Amino acid sequence: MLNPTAPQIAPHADQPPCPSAPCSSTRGASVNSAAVTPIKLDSFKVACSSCNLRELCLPVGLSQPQLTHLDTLVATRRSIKRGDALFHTGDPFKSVYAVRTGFFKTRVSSEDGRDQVTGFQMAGELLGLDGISTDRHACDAIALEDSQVCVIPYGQLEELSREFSDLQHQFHKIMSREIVRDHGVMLLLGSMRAEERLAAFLLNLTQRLHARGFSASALVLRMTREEIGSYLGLKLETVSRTFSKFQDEGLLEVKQRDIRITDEAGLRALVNSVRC
Amino acid sequence: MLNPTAPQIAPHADQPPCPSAPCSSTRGASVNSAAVTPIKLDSFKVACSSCNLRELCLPVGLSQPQLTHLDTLVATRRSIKRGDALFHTGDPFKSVYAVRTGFFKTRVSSEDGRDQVTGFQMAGELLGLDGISTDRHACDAIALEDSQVCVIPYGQLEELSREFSDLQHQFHKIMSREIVRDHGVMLLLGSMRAEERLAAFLLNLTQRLHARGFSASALVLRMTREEIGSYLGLKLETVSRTFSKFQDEGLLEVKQRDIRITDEAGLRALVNSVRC
DNA sequence: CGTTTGCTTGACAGCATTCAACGTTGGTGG
DNA sequence: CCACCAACGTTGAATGCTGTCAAGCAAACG
Repeated sequence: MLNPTAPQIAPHADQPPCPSAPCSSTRGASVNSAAVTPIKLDSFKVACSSCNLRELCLPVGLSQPQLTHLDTLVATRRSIKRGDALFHTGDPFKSVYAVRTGFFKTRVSSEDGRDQVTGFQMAGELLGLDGISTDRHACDAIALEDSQVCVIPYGQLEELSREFSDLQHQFHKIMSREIVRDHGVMLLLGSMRAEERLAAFLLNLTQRLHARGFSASALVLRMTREEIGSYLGLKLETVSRTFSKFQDEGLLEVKQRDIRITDEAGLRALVNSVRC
Repeated sequence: MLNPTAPQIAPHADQPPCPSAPCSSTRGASVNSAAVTPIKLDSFKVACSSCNLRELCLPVGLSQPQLTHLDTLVATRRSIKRGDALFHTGDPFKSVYAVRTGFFKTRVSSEDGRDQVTGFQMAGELLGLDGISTDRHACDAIALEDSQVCVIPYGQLEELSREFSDLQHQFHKIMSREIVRDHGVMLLLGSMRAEERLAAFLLNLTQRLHARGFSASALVLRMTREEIGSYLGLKLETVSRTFSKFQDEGLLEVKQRDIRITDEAGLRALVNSVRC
């Protein structure tokens, strides 16, 4: 349970294909995602049934005929440039979105201007579920790199899931998983110290990247120290210091946003260590 | 003691009838809830359609015929003694539960024994949504006073909500609201100081109690300082000290678990104050 | 090549935790 | 009925983790 944010998106894909890790990057270029979708997207027809993310995304477990119906639902994609918002707090809620390529953060703001990053979303993960509650979005979703999402009109999704119980159940599972994930983050924010938080964060990230075919030991952070800090309830200086400390202790090699985990067991031990 | 006639909450009822606050209590006795259900429950047939919580609970907005169908679904109640668990982490997930009377906490635990209270649930609120994700419950739900819940078999709920889109939508809204709530807690845990956290907590509690027909200014806490602390990411001593500080500043009158808010505007100002 | 943005590091301060002692409440049993 | 106990709550003093402020560096961008 200590892995606070561990949505097991592909429940039974423990050993997905695992290409070598991304090595270097220009900020803004979609490196992590590049391995998942190395070909130009627009050359594909929009279709869940032929999407290579279908085992990580909404369609998990659906049969071929069901997938065909889903294809009628997910008819459009939308591209979002790095730094742009997919939606803002207060925007009318009409659709949920599945990340196709790229990387997002979601954040909530308080009236006095503080904000809190509530999550980072990568390929196959859903965005916008917060909007169902009041018919308006309750957070901002910002692209951390040039990204593309599949637009899933919510009314049609409800309609289709009244027809197909598998889809209905899958959608409920995804919402429930989000709740469980959030509770894990609350545990992290409420009871862990800086080192534990960062270690848990890195392990969670690598686990999700691994499930998408990337190396479990090397990653390129798509977010700034400040964004990591906001997510983890720390200041950016503390994040930076903790990275340096991990490096000194031989747990990581840190070079700006390029991270290599050199002692995963050590990181894991940190997360599970009892306080004091 | 308290006005027995239907305290109800409609989503947009800003000024519900507001009986005076509960005054004194024996720990474990259901004082807050007593006003909502002053009559012996067991004398009622289990039926959403005649439940005075229907405007706060799953049935919100359903028509009379739909309510009748819901009655066939919610057929049983279950009583939980103070301190007992409604379910534990790992228990097979079969039902969600609506709090009928009483008060619960939910908590998650990490492998090393730390736990985090993830929420407090009062009459009309749903428990168990975390279980959908893996078919097993992902937290413990503990009664903080002798309580009663309505058992809602999940399979049947899915079935019925394929039939009635209003029910489907209402259920989705409830799950979405839980996600939004969790994000609010993350904001609290990630960026607020002790005073702000406690003030926000108290305002949230009184708001929910007020929606159930109780005073907006007086309340009896059903949980210990330690449980409050766990929820807010603070140690119990810090919670206690902050209560004392609020009292010194004239914001509250604190007498163990009896709280009277004497300066709500002051509390509200605290929550909205910019840090520094 | 200069400017902007992001990252690192140091010194210091402050808020919450830790440790400890004591007070209060409610339940139990003599 | 009262003494005693256990659980809960309050308060003080000291420690320490993280935040704050500041300076300098590195990388990206136009």
